Amino acid sequence: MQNNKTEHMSSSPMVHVVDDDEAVLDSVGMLLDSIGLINTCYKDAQEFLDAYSETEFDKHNGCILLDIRMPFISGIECQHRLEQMGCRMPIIFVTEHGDVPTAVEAMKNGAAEFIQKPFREQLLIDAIQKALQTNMKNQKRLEIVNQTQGKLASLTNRENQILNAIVTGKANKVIAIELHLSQRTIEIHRAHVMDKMGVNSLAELVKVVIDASPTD
Amino acid sequence: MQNNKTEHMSSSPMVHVVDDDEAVLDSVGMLLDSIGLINTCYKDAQEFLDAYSETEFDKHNGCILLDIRMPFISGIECQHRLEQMGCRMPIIFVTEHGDVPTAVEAMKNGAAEFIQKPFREQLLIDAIQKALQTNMKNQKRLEIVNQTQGKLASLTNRENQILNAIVTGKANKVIAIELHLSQRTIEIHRAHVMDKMGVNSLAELVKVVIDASPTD
DNA sequence: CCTAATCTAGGTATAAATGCTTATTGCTGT
DNA sequence: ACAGCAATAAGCATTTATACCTAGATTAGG
Repeated sequence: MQNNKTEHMSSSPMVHVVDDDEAVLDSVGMLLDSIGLINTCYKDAQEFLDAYSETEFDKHNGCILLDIRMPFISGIECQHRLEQMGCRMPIIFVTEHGDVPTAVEAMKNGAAEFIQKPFREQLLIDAIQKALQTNMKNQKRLEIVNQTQGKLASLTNRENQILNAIVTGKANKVIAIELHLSQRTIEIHRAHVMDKMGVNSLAELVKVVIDASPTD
Repeated sequence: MQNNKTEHMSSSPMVHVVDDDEAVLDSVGMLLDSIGLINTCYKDAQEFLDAYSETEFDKHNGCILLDIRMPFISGIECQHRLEQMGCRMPIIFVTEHGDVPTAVEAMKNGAAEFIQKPFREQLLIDAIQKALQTNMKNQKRLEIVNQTQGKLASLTNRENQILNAIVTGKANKVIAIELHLSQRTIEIHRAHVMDKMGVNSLAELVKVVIDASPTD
């Protein structure tokens, strides 16, 4: 039961546009088309959330244009749900009825931008471009982290236990005593850990483990 | 010439209040006094910036309440200058004339909060308390990082060179070959590095170096 | 000029980690 | 019941790292 997801298809980024006003969807959609940005429009937040949860597209490569005032589910509420669903795509709020508290709330929740209508087209384009840019960088990081976590998941309990002792800086001898095991056994587990984690030195091991840990 | 700064005087946090309206300074000052928060008031940004640059107080323990609209230097401009001066204290904007773009700008620049007047007193107090809280955590981290960087600065050029090779995962033998030096010499430098960095194992060394590096 | 620091390196000894082989035990899924 | 994996552990050879000692060359500072 190995984790065998080599989903490395780095396709074009998708811009998801969520707005209850169809006129806005049309105009923004055309704007995006005109500069060659693949996009999908959703007429309400629920529609987008459904699409998102049902794996209909690359959940990582792209960004989201979100209206604030929408029926049923507001933009902020949608942002929260996406956060909970593990979505890491940058969110750009685009709204007509934006007040300061809402904007502050959105930004504190990690929004990439908060743009008020009417806006210069270039402003939106720049924001999108920047969002896609940062997203790409984040993704590269996340991919590495995910790979490492996959490897970590392939460790047995014992191996994991020994790994933690190793990165703590304990010598095999010490680990052996603490776990009431033969030093030889620790050495074997240690070798397995190095293998499975795909590293050639203790330094590398510590590094990959550190920057895949949540404390980052 | 050892770096001997053991400035560990963790005094009470200072709330710096910057507003051109003296009535506001008075009322906020009294509010802070009433809940036991040490505070200093400044009637314009320049006054605060001067005080900040002239080391008149602990530059790290506290937070800043900043008005947006002020003569000469705006709140946002002040935020930028503080950023450039290396100030890491959280900034809470408090303003009467707040528009969405300004709020978004402030938040993107890392503001902790953006509060519009008039506000409920508790709202400001909560914001301050939270800012001081997060600042304290950040400070603990920064202190450790600074200590490590002090140690790093005490390394000679060679030692630094060897350190980098070590955390890259290279064996002494390899380093010796690469630097056209005796393996013996590398071993000695390595031992000095371990001493100066105050660690007992390679794992510890890698960890302290990693999380004191700017890539964090 | 002399001292201190730095960089260099050899000797010797021990400790630790690595690689390779073999082997027993217990658990799990077919 | 049998195959496969995980965990345990011993032997043996080799490589690496450490610890402690001495010591020459160079350089920067007083």
